[in-house]
Amino acid sequence: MATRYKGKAAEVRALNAFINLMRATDSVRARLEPHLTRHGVTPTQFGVLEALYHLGPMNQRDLGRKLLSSKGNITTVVDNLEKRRFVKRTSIARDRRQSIVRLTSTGRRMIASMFPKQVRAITEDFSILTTREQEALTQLCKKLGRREKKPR
Amino acid sequence: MATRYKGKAAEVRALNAFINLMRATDSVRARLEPHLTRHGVTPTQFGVLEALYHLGPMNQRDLGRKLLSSKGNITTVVDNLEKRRFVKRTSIARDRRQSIVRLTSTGRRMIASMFPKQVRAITEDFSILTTREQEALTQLCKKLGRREKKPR
DNA sequence: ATCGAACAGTATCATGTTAAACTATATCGG
DNA sequence: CCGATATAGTTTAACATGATACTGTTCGAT
Repeated sequence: MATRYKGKAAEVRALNAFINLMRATDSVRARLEPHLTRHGVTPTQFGVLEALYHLGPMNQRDLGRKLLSSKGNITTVVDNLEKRRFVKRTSIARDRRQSIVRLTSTGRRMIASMFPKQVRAITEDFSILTTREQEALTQLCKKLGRREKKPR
Repeated sequence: MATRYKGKAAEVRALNAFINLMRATDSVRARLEPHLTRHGVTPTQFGVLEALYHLGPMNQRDLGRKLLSSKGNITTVVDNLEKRRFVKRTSIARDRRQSIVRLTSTGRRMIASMFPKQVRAITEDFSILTTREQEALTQLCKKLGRREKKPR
């Protein structure tokens, strides 16, 4: 039963890693979310603002890739950000299918003030791990996060 | 500027760990979800079925704790599972506030057939990591996933 | 024994999420 | 040039999710 046992042990090991990975992520997210919602911004909205802030204006397809989110969802999130005047959609002549999403000055002020706070909150949260541990976690996650399939 | 640099390095390190943790989790979830949705069951519904299957009937409060989900959300998910006849709510005389959620025979058949497949899929997905790496990831995540606050 | 606090669950609202069908536009092969 | 195909974005339906306010029910302290 060496094979059988080996199979089982491998399953237990993988299952443990899986469960703890999911729980740790949910836990970190739950702890960090209040920092964002206190400013009235959801995590996904923060993601969009942050991408536009650091990478510049881009179309929704690129936003979707960046945030690993479906295009339908990006439409929704950009809609909500536009309602709040944090971003605006603009068009380009050379391709009328696309809309380029840009930060408004209000949106820029918001993300510029939030981003450093978020970084501090993350740093604080991860300080429960040593430098080595953080680096090890990064490497393991990189290996596990090999990239996706297509549609998005 | 030793202090300043140290601060920045710590932030970069934590941020890297954070981003890769989030991406790895999203990535794993995206790869595993098709195994469930192919059976017409969402990940949360699977979580409820799995809890009832391995731990027996329980009330919604305990389901919420088990799945780290709000009680309002548990109502919704149990509603949807009840519509599909996978679970049913029953009441107990000694406390009329509670409803005990139980698997129906249909629900039991469903989870009994799905669970082993899901375990195999997880094992397969995590096989990109060595045994050691899986164990290391488990430990790091345990440390990071220190438990929550109250409401739920 | 009663009243007020705690508790289980529900309803509602806003947001996020995917999938699939759809619209409009662009591109490519012949 | 033109028709097939691909692409960017929107819409819709179904589900998830947390917060908040609400309804009943139970329990505990006086």
